[in-house]
Amino acid sequence: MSDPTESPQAEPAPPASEAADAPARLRELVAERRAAMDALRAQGVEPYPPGGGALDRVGEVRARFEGQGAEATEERAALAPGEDSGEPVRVAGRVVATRGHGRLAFLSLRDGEDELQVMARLDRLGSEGLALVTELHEGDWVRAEGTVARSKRGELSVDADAVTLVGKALRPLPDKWHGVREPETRYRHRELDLAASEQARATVRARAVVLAALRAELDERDYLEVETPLLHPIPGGANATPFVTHHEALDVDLYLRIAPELYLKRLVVGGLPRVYEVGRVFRNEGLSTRHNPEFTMLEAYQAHAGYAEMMELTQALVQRAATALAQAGLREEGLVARLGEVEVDLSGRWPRRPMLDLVAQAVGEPDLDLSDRARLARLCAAHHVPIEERWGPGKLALELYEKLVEPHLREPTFVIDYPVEVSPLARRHPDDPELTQRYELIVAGRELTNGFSELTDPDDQRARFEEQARAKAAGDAEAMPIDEDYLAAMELGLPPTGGLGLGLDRLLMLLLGRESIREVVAFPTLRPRGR
RNA sequence: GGGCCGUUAGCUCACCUGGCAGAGCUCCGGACUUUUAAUCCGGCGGAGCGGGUUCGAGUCCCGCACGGCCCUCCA
Repeated sequence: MSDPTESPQAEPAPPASEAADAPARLRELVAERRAAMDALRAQGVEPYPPGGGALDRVGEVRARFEGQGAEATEERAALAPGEDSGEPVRVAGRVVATRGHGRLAFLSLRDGEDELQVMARLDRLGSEGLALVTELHEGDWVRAEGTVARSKRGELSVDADAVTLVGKALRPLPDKWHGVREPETRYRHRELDLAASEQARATVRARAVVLAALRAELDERDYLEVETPLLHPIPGGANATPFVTHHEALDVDLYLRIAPELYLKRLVVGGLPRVYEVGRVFRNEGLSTRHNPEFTMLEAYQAHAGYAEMMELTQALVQRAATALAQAGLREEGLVARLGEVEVDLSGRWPRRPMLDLVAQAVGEPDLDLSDRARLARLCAAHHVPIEERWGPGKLALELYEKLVEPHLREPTFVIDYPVEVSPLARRHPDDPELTQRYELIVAGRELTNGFSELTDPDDQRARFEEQARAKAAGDAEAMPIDEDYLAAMELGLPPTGGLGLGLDRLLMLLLGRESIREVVAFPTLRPRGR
C-alpha cells in the first residue's frame, strides 16, 4: 500500500461524484442521497451493515404462493386480495420503485430477476419505521421482514414489520423505463446497464449457461479440463500479434498467450489423451464489432482422433449450447439462430465442403488446385482481391475463399482441407501434400471454430516453423516463431490427435443474435477515458 | 489505420430555415392507508472540449476528445 512518491500529508481525493468537475446535477443528486444517509447515521442507523441470517429468495416466495413449486399449496394460491397469510418471510433486494401514500408506502424489491412488493404501513411499522422507508431511494438495497400478504389490489406483498437499509445507493439508477441507451455508457459502466436492463442480465447468464453446456459435453466425453500458462516466453499456436509484458524478478519479457494450443498438445504428448481448456487469449489487434483484444477460447484435443471426429464434436458442442440456452429460457426454442435479418438452421448434420471446391465454384472454374500460382493470381486480379508478391498459391487460394466464399456461407458449413501454406500446425492431407486436414465451421458468414488433424511429425513441424520464420523475416508480423520447447515435446511423440478451437464470444453472438461482440462481453475493451 | 454518423439535465428524448432551450423519469417540498411506469400541486437541474463566422450559435465553419457503424485484420 505504501507508495514512496506519495506525500504523507496528501488529502484523500473527494469522491468523483462530488469532484468539482462532476456535472452539477449529479453532484446535487448524490448530495441529497448522502444527506439522507448522514441523517440515518445520526440516528444510529448503519447504511452499510454486514449481511447474514436466513433469507427467503423472492423467487422462492413467489413460487410458493403463485407457482407450481413443492411449497405451493391450494391454500397459499387462494390468498385473497387484502388477506394476510401470516407466514413470516425475510427477503432482500434492490428498491426499483417506490410509491408513497402518506401513511402507507409500497416498494418494489428486486432480487435477481424476481420482484416482490413490500407494503410499509404506519400501523405495523410505527412512525419511525415508516419514516425510514420514506427516506429510501431507488437503487437502495434493503431487507424486509414481515408476513406474506396480498394488497387490496391483489399484488403479492410482504406486509413489513421491519424494513432495513442494507446498502445505500448514492448515485441514481438509470431511467427506470428506458434504462441506459448510449452504448458507451453501457460498455463502460455495465453495472448501470445490468441494473436497468433484463436483457443485459440475461446476456451475462447466457455466457454461464453456454460454458456449463460446453463443459458438460466435454466432461461426458471423458475430456479433462486443464489450465496452461497465460504468460508465454514465445507466443505460439496462432498467427497474431501478442501483447508484451515484463517480469521484473526474472527481467524477461513475456507474452500474453495468443492461443493455448502448443501447451495443450504437450499435455497430450505427456499422456493425457483428452484435454480441454476454456480461457482468455489476447491478440494485439484493432477493435471492431467482431474483435475484442481479449476473448474466450475453448480448445480441445483428442488423441487417436482426426478432424472428422473433431467436426462431430464441434457440431455436438454448438447444438448443445443452443439447446441449453433455449432450456434456460435465454433464447427461442429450436435449433435456429438469427443474426439481423438472417435466420440460420443449426439442426441436422452440417455439410463438409473442400475449400478449393468452394473457391472453384465461386470463380466459375471446373476445378482448382495449388499447382499454378499464376492462375490463382489472375483469378485474384479478376475478382479484385488484392494480393502481395510474397504470397504463395495457398495464401492466394485462402484470400479468394475469404473474399468470395466465406461471407456467403449462411447455413452451418464445415469448410475443409486448407492449404498447408496457411496451416503450419495441421497434418498434411493424405490425398494432396499441399493441403491439410483442417476445418473451419462457418455460420452466417462467420468463422466459429478452427480445427484440424494435428501435425505430429516433428521434422515436418520444424520445416513449417522455419517457413514461418522466413515469412516473419520477410515482414509478416503475425508469423509464428520457432518454438524449440514444443519441437522437443513433439520429438517425444505426439500421437495422432484431433484439435479444435472455438471462439466462445462469437458463439454467443450467434446464439443470442447480437451483432457486436461488445454486447456479449460484460466489460469490453475501450479506449480509457482521458484525464 | 481510412470513411460516414453521433455527443442537449444523472437517465430517456424534443427544439423545422440561427432569435429567451422543453418534457418524462430521478431528486427536493407538500397532499394521500392499496399503489404497481401510482396520482395531484410546487420546485432544483442542461448544449462534450477549444477556436471561428454573426448583432445573436444547440443550430453554420474548423480543430480536438470519446463513441457508434462500415472497410482493413483476426477467432
